[in-house]
Order: sequence, then structure tokens, then C-alpha cells
Amino acid sequence: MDQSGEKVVSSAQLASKCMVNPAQVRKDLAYFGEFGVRGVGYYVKDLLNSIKKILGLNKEWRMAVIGIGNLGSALLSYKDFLKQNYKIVAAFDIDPPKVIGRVSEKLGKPVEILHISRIKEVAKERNIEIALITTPPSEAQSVANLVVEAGIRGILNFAPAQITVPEGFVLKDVFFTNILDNLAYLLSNS
Amino acid sequence: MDQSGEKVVSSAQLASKCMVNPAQVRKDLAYFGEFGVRGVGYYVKDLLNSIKKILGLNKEWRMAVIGIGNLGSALLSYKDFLKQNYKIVAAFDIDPPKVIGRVSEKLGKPVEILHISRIKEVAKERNIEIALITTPPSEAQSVANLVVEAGIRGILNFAPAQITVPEGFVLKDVFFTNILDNLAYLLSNS
DNA sequence: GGATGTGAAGTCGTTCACAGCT
DNA sequence: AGCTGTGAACGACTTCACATCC
Repeated sequence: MDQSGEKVVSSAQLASKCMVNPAQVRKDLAYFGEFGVRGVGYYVKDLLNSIKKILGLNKEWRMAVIGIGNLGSALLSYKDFLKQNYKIVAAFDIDPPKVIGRVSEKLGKPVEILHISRIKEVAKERNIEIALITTPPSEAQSVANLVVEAGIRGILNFAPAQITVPEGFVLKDVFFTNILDNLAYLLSNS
Repeated sequence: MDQSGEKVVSSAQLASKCMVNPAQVRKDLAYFGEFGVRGVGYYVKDLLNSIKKILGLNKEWRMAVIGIGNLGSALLSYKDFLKQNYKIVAAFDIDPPKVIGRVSEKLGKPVEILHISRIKEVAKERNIEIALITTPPSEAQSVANLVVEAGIRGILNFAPAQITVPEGFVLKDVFFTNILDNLAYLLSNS
């Protein structure tokens, strides 16, 4: 809406876009503060900034991809990051030379692939806060341990393996098979 | 538990494994039928079968991958499908010859990559019920239209694009950036 | 006048507690 | 005796409705 040049928006407009109740929109926003103006609505620019602040998207998050197979390569060339506040600033593998060429072809400004042993050093240098684990499942936990040791507090795990991290670290799994199960369920009952 | 040879399980055991309340487990299961035996618990084998039936996992789901870039290739060699009831039986791209070699290397029994124009014909032949869309976002909607026209009722969309399908079709998006946003939020507030 | 922010009412989901069955 | 299935009690979230402020 900001890009379309719209200045204000009401909870009713937001609600219809999100297919929820207008009161829900107001309650949810009011939970974090007073962002609206009575009798007017919400100023789009202000609301956008406020929400970004709430969600932690008012800064650039610096990330590393670990495990440069097909999935890791896909992430390295994932253009959608550019629109968001995420940036891949490092890539690691256990066998770096093999893959440099492959990735360089794909990107204008390629990210050099480094040996996993350098993660602690590089994490500090480049202020890495999030690690994307795209290794085979058998390596996921030991890689996670290295990530933790390197002081990277956020982990997004793409490997189909259950891994654990100590208190104070945040781990999220991307198991698309869960979504696939949901799809299968919906197909079975329709 | 079945693989460990356990014969029966109580709602209390299931609850502690899932970190929920025992009554929750019983209510949820009872919603779909009577699977337990009073004074005993649930027979593991029977319960497993019942749950598979409920979730639509008591059959093999035949799938096609459309768009054989990095992500599509990753899915083609995704070993975890084997454990589940999903099978990739076809792969499509707009430029098939280019990629055959790359995928063949990776798999013992490669799936041949076909031109997208053959989707309708092949969908019928091979009883394809689910399409995994891994094209660039700009192509996602037009590919989805072809999928719908081919009579494939389930779509799992990996492309970062909003697409729509007619009534009667089921669409699920795999937008891992949502999970990444959630991770960033949790990191910001801890 | 008109849309927000919010107590009150209403609805939905979770937990308790026990009857009923093995 | 023990555990399920389930009505009743409870708690949480959603929606309503209006006082409040621009």
C-alpha cells in the first residue's frame, strides 16, 4: 500500500485483505502500542515502520549458509532475500573448492565458499547472526554444535533431522513435509 | 514405538512425548472415532494405522516436480520422501535437455526430465495427484494454470509468488521466509 | 462524523473429573 | 484396578459495542 502511494488505512481495509475481523486487527496492533489515529485510521508509512520494528525487521540480518549442495545453492541464488532485510554474507562447506565454480556462474557477485573450519573466525568478522543449515541430515547436529560454538544465536534448519541447541539459542525447522502432509490430508477429504 | 516393539500406549505416554495434556490426546483421537480400549490404552499398531488413514497417509501419493533449477534438483534427490508415502514420478522443465545430465549423476534411478508441454498427457498416464512448483516466481501462476488444466488437484508452491487456483483444487505455500521472520522476531526479543 | 482502543459478551478450545468398560 | 470416552467446568481468544478522541 505504501508503494501504491496510499496514505492511510483503516482496520476494516486491513481486515478484508487478511480475511479476518476488523476488531482482531485493532486488538493485535493495540497490544504493541497505539499506532492509529481515532477517526482517521493508521498512517501507512508509520504503521509499516512500527510493524517492522515489532517484528525485528528494522535492521539487516546477516546470514551464513552451511552445506552447499542443491538446496544450499538454491538459497545462495534466492533473489527474494534482496527485497527483505536478509543478506547472505558467507557460505560454508566441508569441500569448498568443488563448488565455487558452480555458484560463481549463477551470481553477479558470488559469495566465496569457505571451509567449515573457519566458521568461528568468519562469524565474528562478518557479524553473522543467523545460520541456514542445508547439510545432509547426518551432519546437521554436529554443524549446529559448531554454529553454537561460533556464537551464532539463530539457526534455521532445513535438514530433515531433529536437532537441539542450548538455552539462549533459537532454532526453527523448515520441514516442508509437514505442509505436504497437510496437503495430503486436505486432498483426502475433498 | 511400533518399531521398538511396544504393543500398547496410554494417552498419558503420548501426551508426555508431545508435551500436551492427556485429555487433549483422548479428545482429539475420540473426535475421529473410538481407537482405544478402556482400562488398557491404545494398541500401537492399530493406532498407527488409524492415524495414517485419518491423515491420508495410507496410500502412496504420486508427485511431479516442475522447474528443475537448484531447488527442483534438491527435491529430486530428497531421500526423506522414501520414508514417507510420497513418490516423485515425473519432472518437468521448459528446457529439459540441459538438466538431464545433472540429475542423472545424483540418483541411482534418475527421473527423466520432460518438457512442460507434456504435463497433461503424463499426469494421466502416471496418476499424478500433487505438483511441486519450483519455477521462478514469474512463471509460477502460468505453471499453476497448466497443473490445474492437467487435472492435478494438489499444489505445493515453493516459488515466492502469490498464486491462486479454482475451487476444488488445494494449494499450499512453502514460504520459508515466514519462518525466518519468526526467527528474527524471537532473536530481537531475547 | 468517523475510526480507534477497549471493557464486556460471546464463542471456541482445553482441562477436569468421573462414569463406563475391559 | 486402570484407562478410555465424554459431559461439565474452566480458561483463552474472538467479536461486539461503545466511550473516546481527532
